[in-house]
Amino acid sequence: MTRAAIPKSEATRARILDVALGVFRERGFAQATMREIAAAAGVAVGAAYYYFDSKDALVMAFYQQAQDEMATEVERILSSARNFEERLRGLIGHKFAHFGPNRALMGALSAHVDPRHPLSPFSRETAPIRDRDIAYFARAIADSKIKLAPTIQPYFPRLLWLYQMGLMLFWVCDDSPSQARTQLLFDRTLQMLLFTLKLASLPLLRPLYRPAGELLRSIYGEP
Amino acid sequence: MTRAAIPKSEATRARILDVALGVFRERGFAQATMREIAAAAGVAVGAAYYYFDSKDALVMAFYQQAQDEMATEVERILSSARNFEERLRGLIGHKFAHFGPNRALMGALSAHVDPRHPLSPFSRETAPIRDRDIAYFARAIADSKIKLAPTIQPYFPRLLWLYQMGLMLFWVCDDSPSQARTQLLFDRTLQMLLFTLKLASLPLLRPLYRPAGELLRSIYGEP
DNA sequence: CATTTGTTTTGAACATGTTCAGTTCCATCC
DNA sequence: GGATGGAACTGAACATGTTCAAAACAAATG
Repeated sequence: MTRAAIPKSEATRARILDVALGVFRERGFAQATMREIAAAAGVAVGAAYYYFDSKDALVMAFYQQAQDEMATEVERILSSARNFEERLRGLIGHKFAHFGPNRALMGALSAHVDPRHPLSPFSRETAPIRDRDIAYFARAIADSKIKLAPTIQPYFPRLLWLYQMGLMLFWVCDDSPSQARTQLLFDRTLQMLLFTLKLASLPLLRPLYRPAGELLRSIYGEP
Repeated sequence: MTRAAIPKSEATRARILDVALGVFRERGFAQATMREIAAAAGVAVGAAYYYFDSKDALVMAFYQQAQDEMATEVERILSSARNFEERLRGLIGHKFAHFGPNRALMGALSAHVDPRHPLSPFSRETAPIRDRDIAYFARAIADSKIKLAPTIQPYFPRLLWLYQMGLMLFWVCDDSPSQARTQLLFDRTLQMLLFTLKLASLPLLRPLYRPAGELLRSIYGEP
C-alpha cells in the first residue's frame, strides 16, 4: 500500500492517541508511562514512538484534535453573537467548556506555573521566598504616598509582585540584544502603571473598583 | 560530631551546589546530569541526593541563596529611594541585575512557558494552532464596532489571545468548586476590559497611547 | 509464485533521575 | 584505647523516556 489511503496505520495511530489520553486522564500526565500506554493500546513501545515523536507529542496531537473539534462551534458563535462582549464570552467560554473534561490533564502540563509543582513561584514550597519578596513591595508602598481604594489597597503588594514575575518571565525568554525588549517593557509598563495610579482617584474610574475588589477578595481571600 | 557546628558537611553541600550551578550555566539545566555534577564535585551521586532532594532542589537552593545575597542591597534601595517609582525601579532592577549572569539557567526552568519548549503556547511548533486561534479574535473584533488607537489596534487580537491564555492558566490551577474563581475572574475582568475600552477614546487616556504603542511594536514587531 | 521495496512493528539497549541497603568516618563515652 | 551510634557517603539497582537495528508485513512487480 504505497499510494492509496492508509486506513490501517491511521487506525493504529488513533488508537494509541485515544488510549494515551485515557491513561493521562486516569493517572495524570507525569504518572502515565509510555510502556503502560503502549501495552494498553496492544502495541510495543516502539510503535508509539513511530507515530508520536515523544510523550509530549501526544499532548500536542490532543490540542490539534481539540481545535479541529471546536471549529464548527466557534464558527457558529462568531456568526450568531451580536456584539463584542457576546463574541468574547462565546469564544473563551466554549473553550472552557470543551476542555472541561480534560482540565486535570492540562493542569499537568503547565509545569512550573502550576502551584503544585514545587519549583513554581506560586507553590507552597516557595512561599517563604515569595512572602519575603512581597514584603519588600509592601514597604515600597508604605513609604510612598500612594492612594488606593481600600478594597484594592491590601492586595497591591501582591499585585506588584505578580507584575514583577511577569517581567521576569518575559526576561528569561527575551533573546533581544542585552534584553532590550525587557528593558522597554519594564520602562513603559511602569510609566503606564504610574499614570494609571494618578488617574485612579478620579471618579471616572469608580466603576472599576467594585469588580476589581470582588475579584481580588475571591482570589486572594479576605484581607 | 553530634551537636556542635558541622563545618565539614556544610562545605560539601556548598561545593555540590556551586559545581551544579556551574554545570547548569555551561550546559543548561536539562542537559546537565546528576552523575556529571556529582563527579565534578568529587562525590558519588548518592551524596548529591543526601544534601538535595532532587535536581530541582538544587535550583531551589540557588533561589534561596540569591535572595539572601540580595537582602542588604534591597534594604539600601528601600531606605534611600525617594518615591514610589524609584523604589519599584530599584527593587525590580536590582533583581534583574543580580540574576543577569544566570539568565540562561533560569530560562531553562520556565519550562512550558518558555517559547523554545515545543509544548509552550508561544513556541514555533504551536504557531499554527495559535494563529488560528488569534484569527478568531480578529474576527470577533472586526465584526464589532470597537474603536482603538491605530498604534494599538493591529495588536489587539493577539492581546485578547494573551488574555485568554492567562484565563486558561488560572483555570487549570483553579481548585475552587466548579472553578468558580475562574468564572468570577473571567466575568469581572471582561467587565473591566469593556469599561476600559469605552474610556479608551477619551483624551484623558491619551498619554497611555504612545508608550503602549511603542511597547507593542517592539514586542510583536512592525504591524 | 518469488522478489523487491517501502511501511509498520518489535523489543532489547541506552541515558538519566532517583532510591536504598550498605559502608566509612568520626566525635563521644566507658 | 576500644566500643558505639549517628552523620556522611558509596555505588549498584530501579523506573522511565527514547532510540534503533532488525523483523514482520503488505503491496506492487516481474
